[in-house]
Amino acid sequence: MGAPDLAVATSSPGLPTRCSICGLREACLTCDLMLANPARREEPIVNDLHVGQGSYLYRTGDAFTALYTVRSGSYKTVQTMELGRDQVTGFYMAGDMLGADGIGTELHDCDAIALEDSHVCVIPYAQVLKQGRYKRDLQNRIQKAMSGEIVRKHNVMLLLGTRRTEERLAAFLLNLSERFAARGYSPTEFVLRMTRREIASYLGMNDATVSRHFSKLRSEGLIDVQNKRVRILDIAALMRCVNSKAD
Amino acid sequence: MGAPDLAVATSSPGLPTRCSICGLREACLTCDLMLANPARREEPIVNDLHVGQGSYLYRTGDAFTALYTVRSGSYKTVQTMELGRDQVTGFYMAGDMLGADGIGTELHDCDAIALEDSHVCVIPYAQVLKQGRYKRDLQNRIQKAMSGEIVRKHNVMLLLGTRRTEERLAAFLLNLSERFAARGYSPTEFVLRMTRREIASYLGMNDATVSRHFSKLRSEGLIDVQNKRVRILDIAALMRCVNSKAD
DNA sequence: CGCGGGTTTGAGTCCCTTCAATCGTCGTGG
DNA sequence: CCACGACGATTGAAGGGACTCAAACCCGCG
Repeated sequence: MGAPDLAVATSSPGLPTRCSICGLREACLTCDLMLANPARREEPIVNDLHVGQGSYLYRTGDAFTALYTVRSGSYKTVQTMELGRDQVTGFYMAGDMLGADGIGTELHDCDAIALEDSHVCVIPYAQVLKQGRYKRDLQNRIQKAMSGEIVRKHNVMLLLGTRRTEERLAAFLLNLSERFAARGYSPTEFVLRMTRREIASYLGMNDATVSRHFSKLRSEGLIDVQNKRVRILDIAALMRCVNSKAD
Repeated sequence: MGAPDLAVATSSPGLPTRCSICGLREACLTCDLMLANPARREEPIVNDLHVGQGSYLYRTGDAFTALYTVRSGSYKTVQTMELGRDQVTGFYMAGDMLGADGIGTELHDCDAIALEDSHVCVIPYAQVLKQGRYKRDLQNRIQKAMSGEIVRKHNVMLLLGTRRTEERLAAFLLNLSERFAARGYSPTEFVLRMTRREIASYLGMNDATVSRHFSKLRSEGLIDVQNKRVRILDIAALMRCVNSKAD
């Protein structure tokens, strides 16, 4: 039933077990470390931790001990508030780093939950802090990843602060498209791993509003969407849609 | 006319010129570096760069060369969009680090503008990357600062995504209150360095709405506000206000 | 086949924006 | 000292976008 050639950013059947043959090498922090130091087997780096769908990689308040890179599957991070009003603060897919929120306080300040069965590399932070020639590049890589996360948060804030709901959804789809493309998947046809409610939470709107705008974009011929399956029909129009208000 | 004892987080008349007598020592990255290594005069660290009100510390697209810590005064960062819809993405005061947005791409992705006459320390990033025993703690400090920034962005996203305008404004005031308190100023009485429009942009609303809610909070007796001067009369009620909807 | 969760869609309401006018404040110059 | 202008802040009226509540629908699954 599922088209086998469709980009879904899900686990590939045979997972690479060594970094040297890992497709994420360019984006993966762990691989940097392993490759730069192939002999150091004593380093307790776990490069294939399995996390089942719906399971927590870490929870708010957990002691921070490690950074993670997504090898396969995808995650959401959820900020929990006292009174039950949560919000999805990020979606993460293969190659993305997770866990940096905990470095500052040494406590995680959000939940990281697998949207599907997934695998991660675990990078114990104590190892990162140890000095060594080969770690210099790793430090740099981590800082770049954190900087990138700050920039991405800026952009989400921009989205939440200045755009109306339809524009946010369009921007969200374009962002997903880019990220799929960067990972070698089709930028125009993909499967959403998150629910409408999770999208709504991330974009600061009601899930009914998400549905409405999906329908609207479809009726306008910009996208084709049925349930989690999305096909972008008119990227240019979608990009125009993001800026619709400021013409 | 202006109460001289009012906390304004502005430049003190006599600026400390050495880190050893700098009041920000606890929070300041530069001071860590200098103190850990007082003899290294060849390190090109500028610890008293003056930036006039309205001047740019850096602009979007500038090459990233250094991190900055605010010694006195305050800053805003502004994300610029293609079509003129900007947004304030952060306010920074004494002790805060600026510039981490540029580490990833080696280009700054926002403007940093002084809200008042200010002084910053400049930490050339090339120096940071050089290895050395005494740099280890600095690296750690920078990563903690970046992690803290990610957490703060999370919270702003939470604000923008889940709270109505009045709650956002209340949360904003409480956040300022905390930050002033952390710097030794009064948590209940302070002067805003930013305009209504800048607050509105940061909180993702209209400046008219900011004014309206300031008036509303005043009429309810939670705060006293005239122009930039704010006095918090009922912190507990203000905190309740943040969660007003989820009871 | 019935169940449950997620999705879509409708109707009504309200919060917030938009547009605009007024007011207050501050700096400048007559 | 006050008039003046510029800019920010406040406030009003009107309109609309998004939420709320709720019902119907769809789909996967036991």
